[in-house]
Amino acid sequence: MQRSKLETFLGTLEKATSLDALQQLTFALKDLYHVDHVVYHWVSADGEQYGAGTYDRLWVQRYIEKDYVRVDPVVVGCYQRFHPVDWKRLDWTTKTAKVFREDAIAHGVGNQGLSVPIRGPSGQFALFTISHSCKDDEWTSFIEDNRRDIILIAHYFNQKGLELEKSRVPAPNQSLSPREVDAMTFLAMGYSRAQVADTLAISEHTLRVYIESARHKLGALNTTHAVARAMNRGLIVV
Amino acid sequence: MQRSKLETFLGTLEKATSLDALQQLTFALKDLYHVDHVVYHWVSADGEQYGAGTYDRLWVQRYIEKDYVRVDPVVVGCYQRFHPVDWKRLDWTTKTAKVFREDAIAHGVGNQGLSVPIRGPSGQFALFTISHSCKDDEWTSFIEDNRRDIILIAHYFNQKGLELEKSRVPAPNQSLSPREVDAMTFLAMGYSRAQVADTLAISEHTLRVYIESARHKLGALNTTHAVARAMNRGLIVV
DNA sequence: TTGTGCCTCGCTATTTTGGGGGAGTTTGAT
DNA sequence: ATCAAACTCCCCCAAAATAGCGAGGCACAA
Repeated sequence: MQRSKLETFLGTLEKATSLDALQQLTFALKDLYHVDHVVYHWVSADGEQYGAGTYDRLWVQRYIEKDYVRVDPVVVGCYQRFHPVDWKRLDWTTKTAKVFREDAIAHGVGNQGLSVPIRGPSGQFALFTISHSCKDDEWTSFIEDNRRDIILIAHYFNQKGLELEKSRVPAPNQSLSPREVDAMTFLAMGYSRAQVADTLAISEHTLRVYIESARHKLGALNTTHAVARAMNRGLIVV
Repeated sequence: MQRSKLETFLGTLEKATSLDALQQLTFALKDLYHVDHVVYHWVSADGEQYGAGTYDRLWVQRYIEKDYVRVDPVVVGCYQRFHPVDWKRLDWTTKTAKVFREDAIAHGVGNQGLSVPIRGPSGQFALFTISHSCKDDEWTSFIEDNRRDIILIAHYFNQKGLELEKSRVPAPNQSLSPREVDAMTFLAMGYSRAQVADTLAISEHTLRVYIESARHKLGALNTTHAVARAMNRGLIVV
């Protein structure tokens, strides 16, 4: 029964082809699991933020205006954790957090919540949240029953989100030669040019050629930039 | 039926308290799903690697000795993706990949596999892999049936792994101050010190203080290293 | 055969970083 | 109220990285 509810939803999700569709699906999910809110919110590699969810428009706008993303204990907490986080376990004691919480509840965000942090390559970060307004024990038993469903949904939601995002930004995936990869890798490990040249047993002059050609391929302004881009594109592993 | 198999396993996993126990559980899993191998392998924030799995000891040793982690298309591919990857979809055409594959199969690694990449805060990266030796269509139907189970198991396995790792290395999760984050971010974007100082509207001398303190906090040898670490640990998003 | 890309080595001059000092204000938390 | 941490500014000088020129050999593909 639970299983088929999940299956049905994942089947629908599979067919989504736009961000609007994702938005619709958060509403479907909210009804399916009888909770107040379902929100999916992510930060792409270039730092842009996207969101899909059932929160009130006014709240979303207020959240952005007040730059609550830097205050919200849910976001701050999830950035530092791996596993899904029950809002109860977060630190709501600071002054800013208290103010935020009051404001959030006033705008219809539930007092209970579970947020699943998800990370992708190149620093993508996503948060899938279910929130509700109810007593503690009621919420605990809901979570116990649905935790696994929620994890899976978060996972597939994010997969779909990344897929849709990727289609709008086609990546020009220029690759590096083996020596260039070596060079970038050691530089990312903090070696100086002299040390890298020594490690690779080549002259420093040769090394410089690699660094410069890597810089050109990556369209980077300097070594640090090149290393950052190589890491972002998954070309080197440090 | 499927569901209860999964439930039972997750219950057992929950009780694991050591890396040895995780190792045992990979064998249990392999029998439970009737596959050749189950491997969990992760890289902690400081770059150390751990593993638990059913692979032959000789193969693991060889893998480390030959630094196959930089060649293995599974690892390279998963670093760049978010979703679980069927080995068939990876790029096995390069010369080094072909050599690696032959060596792997000779050591009993299956010809089929599914790997789930998982990322944690502070740059942890884990890979949960199921491999098997069989025909393509047989594998495809196995994956279709068990994909969701595998994702959940990967998730819980990783949660347990991080938990066990944390107990051995109390994370010095040094965070950066807002200005330090700003500095690192612009440096990662290729700006020179002068440009960053200009952008942040502070003197270059002040900027240097931030860069140096960020370097110290991150235990980095130079600016490039500091930026690489900040990116790896998810402290900056570029 | 004639590219094209990769690997290797060289020079000089200029710009950018790094390491060592010190000193004051503002802000937030206990 | 007090204390720590963050933010801001200044000096000097050595070390390292960058930019602009070169060159030749090797392998693989059109």
